[in-house]
Amino acid sequence: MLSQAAEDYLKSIYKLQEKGGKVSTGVLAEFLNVKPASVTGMIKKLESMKLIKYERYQGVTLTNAGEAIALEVIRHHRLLELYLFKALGMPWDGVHDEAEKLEHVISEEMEARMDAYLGYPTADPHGSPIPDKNGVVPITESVPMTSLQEGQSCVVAEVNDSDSALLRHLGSFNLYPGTRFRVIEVAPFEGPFTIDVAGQQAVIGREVAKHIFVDDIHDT
Amino acid sequence: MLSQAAEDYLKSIYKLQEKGGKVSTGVLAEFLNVKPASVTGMIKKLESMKLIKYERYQGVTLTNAGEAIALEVIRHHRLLELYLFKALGMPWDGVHDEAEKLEHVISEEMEARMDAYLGYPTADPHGSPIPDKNGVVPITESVPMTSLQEGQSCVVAEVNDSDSALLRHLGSFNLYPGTRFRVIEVAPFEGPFTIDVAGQQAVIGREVAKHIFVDDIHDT
DNA sequence: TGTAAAATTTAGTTATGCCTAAATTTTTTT
DNA sequence: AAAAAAATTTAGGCATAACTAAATTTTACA
Repeated sequence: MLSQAAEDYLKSIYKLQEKGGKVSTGVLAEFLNVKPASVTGMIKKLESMKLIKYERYQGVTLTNAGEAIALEVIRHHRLLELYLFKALGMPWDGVHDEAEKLEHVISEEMEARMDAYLGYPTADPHGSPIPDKNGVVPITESVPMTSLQEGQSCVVAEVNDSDSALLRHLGSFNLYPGTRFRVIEVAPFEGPFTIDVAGQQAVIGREVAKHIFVDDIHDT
Repeated sequence: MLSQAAEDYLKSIYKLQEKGGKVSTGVLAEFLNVKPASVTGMIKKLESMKLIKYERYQGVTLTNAGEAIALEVIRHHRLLELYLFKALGMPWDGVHDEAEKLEHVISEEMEARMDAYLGYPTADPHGSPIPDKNGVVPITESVPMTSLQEGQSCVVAEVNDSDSALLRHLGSFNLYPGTRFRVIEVAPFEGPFTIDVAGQQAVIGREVAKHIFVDDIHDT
């Protein structure tokens, strides 16, 4: 069995790879909150297990075997988030931390039972896609809220799940996946967005908007 | 935070203490499937944390602080067993292994939510008492099945949860906690018990009977 | 009561996964 | 193209938690 640390490395490499091919030691270290020297050590171990491809100074990429494990861990995480949310009524800003610990521990049987209980879901409470049991990731086509123009209407597709304070903030505006809102005003010089959510106005700063992804965009 | 290994030691000491005061290094090593030398090492660590009392060559006992932690871990384990059984429909012979891993990982919030979902239960699927959130253990008054006489009727109170093959065996006779049965015959010379469970006869060997605890005994 | 057997502890080793500091390699800047 | 900056690797350490082998202590029995 793979260690928890190793699983976290694979999961992180997968996520960082999505945004830009090869993943450097430094970026990975920053993401995992460890020192670059620690990353080099783990990289060598994962390479010897043929879970990643590695060239010194050139960064790493997952092999098929490594990606399969990364997707399995991500599947566990997102299924758990949704399960904790729906079955135990945990708040959406609390499920990430709990899932982070449980994801390394649950059996395939438990995974399968949660999956069935939830009706084979395709997204977690933050809108992130849940890979199916064969590692197939549902396609999503959302764009960052920052690309919206005044007058456009859209639906929240996905929000970053790891910052619970941000999630509570969004919750206070009812900005959950599935919620439709309309952009009333985009302040100039990289200013905030003023939006209308079900008749209520809300002001969303750029930094927050970066973490909100939307789809089903219409001009009004 | 206490390591998983340390929690397992405290839990094991608690269980072994129930049957006979001080717990020796050898007994603990056997119970945990590690070597006695390893136990000595952990004992010193736990003693330095004031979780156990220890005299060289004389065995250990839990301090109040150590017992509190042991009961917390046991509470997690038994709540999880019942939750997995009831909410996810896992078989009663499978919940022990899953709970063994999850017990070290769940938050107090998750514990409280499972507790509420289950209606503040007092026993797990194998009949073992669940300590409440203050560490108070419900009193149970069961006796080993081996003490039964021919003609006596009783109710299954508790069965050993750690051997899944044994649990499947008992399940095949419908011998779950709460099930009433009657002793038809006790074969001489430490022989097996023949019992009647809801009109069906079953033969239960001594070794199995040792792991079954019963109460509400009546002569018929 | 002395000695053999059993139990326990000490000492030293291994593996994991992190760390810091120093050395090396690559990239960027001038 | 050389020097400075940044990234990466090497080397050496630390803590945890297991192990084996040898030494010590306790217990049991003859």
